[in-house]
Amino acid sequence: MLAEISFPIPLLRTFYYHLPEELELKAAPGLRVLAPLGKREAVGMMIRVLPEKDADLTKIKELKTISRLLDEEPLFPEDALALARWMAGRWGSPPGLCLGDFYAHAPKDPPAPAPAPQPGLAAALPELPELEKFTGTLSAGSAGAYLLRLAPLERRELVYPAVFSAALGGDAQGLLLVPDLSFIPALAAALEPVFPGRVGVWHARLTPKKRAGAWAGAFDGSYKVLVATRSGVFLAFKNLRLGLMDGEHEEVYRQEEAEPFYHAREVLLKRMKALGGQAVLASPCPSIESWGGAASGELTRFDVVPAAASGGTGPGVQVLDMTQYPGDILARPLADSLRRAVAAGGQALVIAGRKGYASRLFCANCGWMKRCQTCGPGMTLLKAADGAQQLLCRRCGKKEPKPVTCPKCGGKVFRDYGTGTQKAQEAIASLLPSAKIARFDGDILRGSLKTMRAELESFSKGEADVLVGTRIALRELGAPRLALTAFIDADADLSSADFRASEKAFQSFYGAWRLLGAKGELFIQTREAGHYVFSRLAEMDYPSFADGELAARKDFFYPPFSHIVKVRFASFDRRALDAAAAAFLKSLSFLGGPGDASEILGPVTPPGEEKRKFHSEYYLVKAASGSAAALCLEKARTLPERPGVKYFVEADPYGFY
DNA sequence: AGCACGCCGACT
DNA sequence: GTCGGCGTGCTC
Repeated sequence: MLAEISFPIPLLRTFYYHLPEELELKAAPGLRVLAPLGKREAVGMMIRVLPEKDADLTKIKELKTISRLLDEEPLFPEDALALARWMAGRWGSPPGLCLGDFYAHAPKDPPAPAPAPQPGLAAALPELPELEKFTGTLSAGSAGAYLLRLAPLERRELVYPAVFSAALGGDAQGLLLVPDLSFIPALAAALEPVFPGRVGVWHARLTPKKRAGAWAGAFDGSYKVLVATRSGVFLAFKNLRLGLMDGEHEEVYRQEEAEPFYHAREVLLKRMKALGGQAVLASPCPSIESWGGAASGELTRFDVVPAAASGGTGPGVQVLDMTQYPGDILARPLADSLRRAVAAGGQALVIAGRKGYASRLFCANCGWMKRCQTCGPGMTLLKAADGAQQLLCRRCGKKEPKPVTCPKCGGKVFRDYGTGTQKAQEAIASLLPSAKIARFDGDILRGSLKTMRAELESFSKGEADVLVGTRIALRELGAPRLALTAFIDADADLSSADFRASEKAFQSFYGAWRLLGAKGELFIQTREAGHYVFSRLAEMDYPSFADGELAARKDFFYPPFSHIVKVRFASFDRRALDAAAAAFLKSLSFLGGPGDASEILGPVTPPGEEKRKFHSEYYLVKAASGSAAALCLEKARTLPERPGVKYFVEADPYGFY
């Protein structure tokens, strides 16, 4: 007999091996094997057992033999093979890598059966009347997928323990996915009283020993709940019944840096469905995809609105039209409120668009803009402590001194555009000379963890009056009660051509708003005050906004109503590029038949690349169904190679321009 | 992805 | 003369 083996390598094919007679009875799909691969031994997974006559072995030089089986039983009670196959089609990654993510952390030797856990005494939970209907539904135990819309100030540390407690009877296990490592400790601590000694944590920075312990605890059922970041969606559980995703709208759930690409939200839904369990997507401002899922009935929506919070109107929102305050960094109403808030002993958070001083440097005379010579994009202006100015390329990190004269016209006067954290800090310092101002941006985040904690903590403790940061400060900041939050320049996000731009903008406004105390104020400075994002902002009425956004997505045939595939071609040879694009379009001729609303957009030349020697263009396919999208992906990925032409294929791209 | 082979530069 | 850079090719 033969065994067909999948390896976690970026190849599209599988491998045949001879299956020794003594293993024939034990062999089954879903078991890991150790097998010689090239000059080494590799761990793979058996996906099929077949008689030799069923395989085409003509092109194989040498049929090797399986070394040994690593498992007696499949690691997953559900069909991980089918899930991985679906992943591979959905995001166009090699199937072996997709499957590999499911067993990447499994130990080579089958873990010893765990001693029966000694359940401690579970503490009584505080009553949450607004949650009763939902927990009642979950405790009935039937399969289902839910969208849980949390109230803005809802304490997840109260809600989630109640949810898991209701859903996890008997030996049932739960998975709590969180967007960021920093959320794990508090949530694990909140679950601990409910499942004493049986709460595990999982994230990429675990030490090997802790990692092995967490993996085994999920696998053998000794952990009742695992609190995990994105990759936890692939953990093997003995009896996973509830998967809850916190902050489901967060983009970090999307794996885009390396193959296999996936979105943990979709994987979780698919997985819980395969298990016949329950999936809960939780967020105060759900993604429009999930909102659409609730509208179409794929998800059942529950709103958690505590009785106490439903009365008041909440903190106020002011959108400042910056065309009325030309040249100002801080518009008058914001400056006044800031001064008042700090004088009254309150704290303020100010969000600038970028780190550094300013995002662009222009010649005042001819408009020439400084670009990075190696990468192309405009360079950020930085100011050192001594006042010296420097330019920084944020893509390659190259630093250059500020030019003295314009290379184009010889002009000596420069203007900068866009307010970075440094410039905002400077403006606030001159407005409030005696205030203590802290800064928090990507530089600090990427620096030592210690400095970052120190900065944040000093602000939380009230040592600083104002925190100036970029967007990431919103996520890292715990739950302070602020008197004021402000966006210096909301336009950078809104003007992006990404169809998710408004959604993301609203979500970050919402994120800033929820940090405010009851009498707090949110300011948003924009030159596009008429933008529809702002129309629902005054009441912070997310459902209305999401309804409107969903309708717009439908009108323009964007997800969740279509599935997007982006294919980019790049070459120095114009004709070769055109030929590749033509072949691609031809392969898509199956699209657009009667009743198929699929569209192909393009070719689009990315801005700034029109006149270069190097050519690049892309197409966007808006496929009417998931299966059509998967077929497009496959066609694009299997296009014949052409000398000098590079292909970039992406399913469900975010932030395309 | 590993791992090996192979072909040019610079250093004991 | 060797060490070592990473381009290319293969893995049942």
